[in-house]
Amino acid sequence: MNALPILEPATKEACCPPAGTVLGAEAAKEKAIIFKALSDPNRLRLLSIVKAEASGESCVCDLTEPLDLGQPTVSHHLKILVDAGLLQREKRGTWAYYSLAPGALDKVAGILANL
Amino acid sequence: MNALPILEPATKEACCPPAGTVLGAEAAKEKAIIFKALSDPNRLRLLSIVKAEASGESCVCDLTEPLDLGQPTVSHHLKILVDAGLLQREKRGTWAYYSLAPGALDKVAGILANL
DNA sequence: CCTGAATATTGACCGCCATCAATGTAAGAG
DNA sequence: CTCTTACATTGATGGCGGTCAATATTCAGG
Repeated sequence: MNALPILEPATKEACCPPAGTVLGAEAAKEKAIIFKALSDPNRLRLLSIVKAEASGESCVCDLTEPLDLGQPTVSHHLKILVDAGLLQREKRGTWAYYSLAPGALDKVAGILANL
Repeated sequence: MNALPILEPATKEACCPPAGTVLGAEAAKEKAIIFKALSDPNRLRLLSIVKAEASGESCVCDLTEPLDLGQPTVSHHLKILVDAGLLQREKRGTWAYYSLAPGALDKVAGILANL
């Protein structure tokens, strides 16, 4: 039940990679998981809502209504976003609070730039 | 047979959107199409190969071998990337040359930043 | 026109995914 | 301990998506 960490070297290259290399098969597979997490309209909206929240975090009950989806479906999408490293989950009492994983969106932008 | 243009207003907002809004349903659907195009390992490798090419463009025959995929499958992936606005296609003689669509990757980075 | 080469399209198969109903789990209230 | 609330998990279902074989199209050469 662990959330497969997408093992990430954080900043493997200081800035820009050699720029002459081509994406390998398994590297492509890892990065595709992140984009697959972003490839669903409802998950994009989930990220947008969480980001727009002033407190920086939202509970599941606040996310169910605006998407017009069932609670199990929302939990499913949130799990996918957490597994992809895009969201963080913190449980306080009965509630589960989700927030943007720090630097996650920048990391995705870096993937695009380096491709 | 037209390639559904993903109708794109280019630069609808000069720079940054209001930043207080939340992603709407149909806006999320449009943007999800782009990420869906990026959500396949082989398509990520296609983009990487095209980008790494010194001439800036590649023909299908050069893309089939490194991916270890059949020619129809590669053409199918290329069509998805073109429809998403990520690649450009130019046919010269019997060959079809694919190149990165100008500013496409920057646009995706912008989507992430504005979310 | 005919042939061959490069690419696109079609049809079919199969696995993955989004969704929901039902159930399970965990924590606070009484 | 019991009940309720908030969330996660399971199982089932319908549809989308990646892949290939076969075929169509388009173009250059003879």
